[in-house]
Amino acid sequence: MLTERQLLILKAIIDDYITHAEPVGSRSVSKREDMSYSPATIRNEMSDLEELGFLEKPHSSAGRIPSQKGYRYYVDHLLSPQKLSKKDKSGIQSVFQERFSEIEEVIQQSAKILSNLTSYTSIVLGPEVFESTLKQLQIIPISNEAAVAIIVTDTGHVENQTVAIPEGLNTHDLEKVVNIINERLKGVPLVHLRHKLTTEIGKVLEKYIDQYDLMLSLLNRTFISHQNEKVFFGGKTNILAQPEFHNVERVRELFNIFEENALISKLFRAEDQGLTIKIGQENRFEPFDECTVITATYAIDGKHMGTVGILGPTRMEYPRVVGIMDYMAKDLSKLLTNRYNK
Amino acid sequence: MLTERQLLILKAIIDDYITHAEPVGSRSVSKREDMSYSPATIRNEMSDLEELGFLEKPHSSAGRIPSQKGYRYYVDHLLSPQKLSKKDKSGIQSVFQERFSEIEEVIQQSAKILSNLTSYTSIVLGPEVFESTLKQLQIIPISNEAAVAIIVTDTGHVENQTVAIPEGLNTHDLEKVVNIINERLKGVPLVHLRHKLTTEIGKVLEKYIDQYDLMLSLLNRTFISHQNEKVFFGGKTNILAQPEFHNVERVRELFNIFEENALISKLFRAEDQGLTIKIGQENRFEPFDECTVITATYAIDGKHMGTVGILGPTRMEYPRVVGIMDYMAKDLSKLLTNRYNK
DNA sequence: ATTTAGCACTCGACGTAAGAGAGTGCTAAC
DNA sequence: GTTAGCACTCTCTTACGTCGAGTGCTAAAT
Repeated sequence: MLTERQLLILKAIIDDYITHAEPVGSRSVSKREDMSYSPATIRNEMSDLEELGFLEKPHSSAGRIPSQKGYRYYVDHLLSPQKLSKKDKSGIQSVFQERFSEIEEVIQQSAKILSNLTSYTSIVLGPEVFESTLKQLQIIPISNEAAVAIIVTDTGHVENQTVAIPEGLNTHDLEKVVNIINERLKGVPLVHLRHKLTTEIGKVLEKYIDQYDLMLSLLNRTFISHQNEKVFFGGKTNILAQPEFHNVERVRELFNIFEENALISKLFRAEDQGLTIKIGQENRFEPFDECTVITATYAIDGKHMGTVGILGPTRMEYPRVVGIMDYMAKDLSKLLTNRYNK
Repeated sequence: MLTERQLLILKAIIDDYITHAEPVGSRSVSKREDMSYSPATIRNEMSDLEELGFLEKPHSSAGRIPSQKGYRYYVDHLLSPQKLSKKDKSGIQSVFQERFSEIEEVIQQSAKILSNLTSYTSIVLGPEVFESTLKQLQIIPISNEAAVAIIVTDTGHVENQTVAIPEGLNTHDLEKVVNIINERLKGVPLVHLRHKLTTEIGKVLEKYIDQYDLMLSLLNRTFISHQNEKVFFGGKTNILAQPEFHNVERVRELFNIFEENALISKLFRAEDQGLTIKIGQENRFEPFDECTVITATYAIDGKHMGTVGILGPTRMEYPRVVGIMDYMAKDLSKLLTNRYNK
């Protein structure tokens, strides 16, 4: 268990390192306003903190930097989220209230605000599709061989996919089927569509439609793979301003990762409701060993929808970011609930 | 006018610099197989070429590097496009033939191939919307206040936009209007839609519809601003492997530019049909002063559609890239014409 | 028993100097 | 016209010395 004084010193060192990105020496800690001990005393405590694993030394004659364990302790016990300034709050509000827009635009905007406010990179996972339900299906033939299938969800989101028309399919029947689907499957979550196709309305279709097999194969392809979440970035290049990324090889690696939506989605998907902080190796992903990922979930009317996330160096301005994220997630939830849940 | 020998030497130097990215000295030029002159002779010629502005020296005791003028001359007079290897060709073909897909997927794939083959960054501008025409319009109310407008084009592309429903608008009328539009404006290029709305069918609408003004405002918003081209990237990070970008500040600048689709679109939009090469400052854009942009246009059935482009260092493998681009643009045109022009 | 002053020591950062190496430009010989 | 030879130039690398921030230990002060 750490003593009161150790806590004070640990917090001082981390706060200092967060802002200056340089190893913190005993002298500069001692000089702080709320610090009434001499450098020598601090040195002794620092030595202890190092032995306990909360601090480390880049080399023997440098100051200390927080270890991953140090950050973890800081986050768990010493962190007090910063209240947002009125300016920040009104900044968020104003962007949201700008105009009526599709849910994805709102999300995209959120990512942008988040990165602007934090000056880190923000990553927002769009509403998870399995929560949204079918509003309307359209299949529009483009040529003799292809058609565009359009799915509109209750949130106003539009998915579209080009599908080949199986040879010999009667387009008249296709229309009929689309109508049946629109009548009977409205309100069904997208992820269940494929399943319902065979269970719920399978019999109906078989009765009305000659080429049931052909039709099914077409519809299956229409409903396939809408499970991939959209990923929205804000301030992709913000993180390059951090000294941690002053080497092009790393940058390259990072941006390659950014291109892999599936990976990003996996890394940022929140496991729990609420705010999560993953520091360094807690991300279980080697290129992020010196990064912290903070995620928060947003919801529509209490139903979990997606995740807003921030990627920054482990040396992140935790108080500020946590404050912002918290506010943001709640505000976003409120907004989305108001707009799309009536 | 340059002598035969000067041409030979200029070409040798540029070829060498392109592959090794280091100033080329007289000795290494002299050692080339096809070079039968001593370093001293070469030095004299190099000196002349420098005076003529085709070469420059990073410093007085280094070898020469090509100047922008040097590259320009090389490209205009010395360049012989590389024939693609069978492997490369079949690589391209196989990706294209993979499966039936929407035009945008084809374009995206093209960008990917292009960057893989060249190991530079590729940027492909999607089909310009003004060429594509209306296939079908749908307006689907989502709530009492909002609707999704969906425009399907003849190429199978889907545009969608959320619009607010003006207060007091009769949704029954809306349906009627959509029907009228689908009957009368099918085949009209998207960019003309707004115009036709008031001219062609204005009178019809006025006759049938009470709230003509409200309706018009909604439709206007539906048809607005589809002129922004989509931009597809391939190998965004490829260019970071170039020594020219071994400094993070530059990388940051570049990636910021990448985020600005409008700017990219402007920079890469081809002015003429066919292949264009812009070297360094010819791009008229300071961050690209040490980059070359090569663009080629693709077409459907002869109608200009969009641009494929490559961004690399001025020290680019011109023969290879030009060969690839040429093949690619033609192949893409052929493919698109076959698929979407029947 | 704590705390602190003092001091030797460590180690990276920075600046300077020396040497190597690649390349040039000029001159004179071929 | 071409080329060998050579002095010269400039960068790059390495080595070395110095500076300064910071530590850890010891002994004195509280």
